[in-house]
Amino acid sequence: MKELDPILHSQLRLAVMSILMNVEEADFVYLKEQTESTAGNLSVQLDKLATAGYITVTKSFVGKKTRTTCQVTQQGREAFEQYVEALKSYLNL
Amino acid sequence: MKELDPILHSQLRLAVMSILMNVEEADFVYLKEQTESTAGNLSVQLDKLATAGYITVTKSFVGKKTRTTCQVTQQGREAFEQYVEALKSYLNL
DNA sequence: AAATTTGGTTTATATTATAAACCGCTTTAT
DNA sequence: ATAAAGCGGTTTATAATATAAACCAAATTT
Repeated sequence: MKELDPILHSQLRLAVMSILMNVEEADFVYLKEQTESTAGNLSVQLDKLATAGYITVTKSFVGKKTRTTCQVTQQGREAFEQYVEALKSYLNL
Repeated sequence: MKELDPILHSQLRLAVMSILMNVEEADFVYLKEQTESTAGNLSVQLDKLATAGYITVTKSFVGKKTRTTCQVTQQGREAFEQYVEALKSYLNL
């Protein structure tokens, strides 16, 4: 049985990665809405993904307001693809 | 985003269910070998699956030795199928 | 008959996920 | 101008989970 990457095997982190795989970038507010998560939880999970090198997090200003945008990295893409392959062996897909 | 059933969203429990979905029944020793888990961990996770009603656990004797066999229940099958469907929406399958 | 193995269970510990509390800045209302 | 409320988060405390270590009874081997 293949290992399931524990960084990806978490509902919220997987949801975030799933969104980021289909989009150039997404900001904190958008991710929070789509995943229906609390800000605190999202913040922690984004950190973990960033620390793992799976996403980059960039802070900028839009007018006077801060904006935190996220992008998946190449490493993140590869990890996601691998995770999907590993899962398939569990799900009989 | 769909919920991912937390009882199934666990590597070891998912592995066990995955095995049981493809086989009439499987015993403790076999599951332990296939999943490469420790006995303690397996015991706990089988309990959780049983408590959730996803599997039945039956103890019997083979000669003088005890044997613990597991089978997936109808409820377990349905939960597994649903879990797969939910996951698909995350994985773009 | 002592030591080892088998087939587990129980309990303690480490890890993870989640929510609650907080913080600085901005906008709105008074 | 100032208090109150809102936005965009982060930090920290707590609850839940997974995992391994310790243990146990019966059977087998030496």
